[in-house]
Amino acid sequence: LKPGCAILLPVPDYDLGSTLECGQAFRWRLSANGWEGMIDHRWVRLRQLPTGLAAETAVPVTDWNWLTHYLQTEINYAAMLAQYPDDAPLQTAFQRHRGLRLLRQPAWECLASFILSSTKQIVQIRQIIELLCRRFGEPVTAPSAQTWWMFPSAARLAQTTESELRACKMGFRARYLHAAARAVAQGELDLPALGHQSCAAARARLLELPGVGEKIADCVLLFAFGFPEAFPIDVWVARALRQFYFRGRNVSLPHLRAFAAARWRSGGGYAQQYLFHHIRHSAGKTADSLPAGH
DNA sequence: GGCCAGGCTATGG
DNA sequence: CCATAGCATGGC
Repeated sequence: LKPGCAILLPVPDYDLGSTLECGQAFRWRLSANGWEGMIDHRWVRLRQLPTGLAAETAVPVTDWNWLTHYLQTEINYAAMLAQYPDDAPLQTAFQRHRGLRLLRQPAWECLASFILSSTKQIVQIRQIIELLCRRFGEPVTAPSAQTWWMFPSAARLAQTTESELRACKMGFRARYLHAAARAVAQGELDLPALGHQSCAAARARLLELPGVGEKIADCVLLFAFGFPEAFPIDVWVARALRQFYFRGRNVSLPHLRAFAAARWRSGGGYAQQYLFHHIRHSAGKTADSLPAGH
């Protein structure tokens, strides 16, 4: 291990595997030596140890804030749990999946990834993103001499054609990704600025993008900007809400959104992620796309 | 082979 | 507000 390339973060209650595989981020891969992936321009390998999280980089690091920020290791986990005192379904999810965390991801990668996510299984989202990174991302060399690729910048994707993007098997989403890349590259959409606005204002701006509706906007608000009240509702979360809180009734999406906002308010983000993870792992799943080995 | 997937847009009640 | 077709692609 080269000097300056490793650190131990002594954080309890952190389930690294669940956190990296629960459908927030799409590029982490489990190897014999741990979870390997890219955080912005850096290659990283992470491992769960009894004493905390171990991280290894390819290039020496002096300031590790980028890593703790991404992993959100500084949050008060106990205080998060204490927000939902009488919520039986959530308490069950907390018990079964203790340590599941929300990440804080680079905004462009998050926006682009979730534009590509619509009506796709997680395994397919991963495949599309892998193709996209290999074709348009900057190469990075890992310690094993293996090549990784950075997530391609908006500027790079703005230079491509829609059909080049389609070649990455993203189908009708190519037009949406291309439009978002151009908006960011031309400065028409200032992603860093969105993080300093109110959640509602940032949401309204994201909703102006073609191919970005309420669900994808909420994913970016939660997973990139960290607005704690953001509550993305996909088919799984809708299923969980109807099953656990409406006796299986076919409640409409607008009604579910209003219900979640009123019930959980600023606890929505974590509630949503636990419900998503819980319903996907609960009995009855058959043909879904959970990662192998679970 | 049919159903479904971390949805959105357009159209018509 | 609600419901539905169409969209690309591929896992199961």
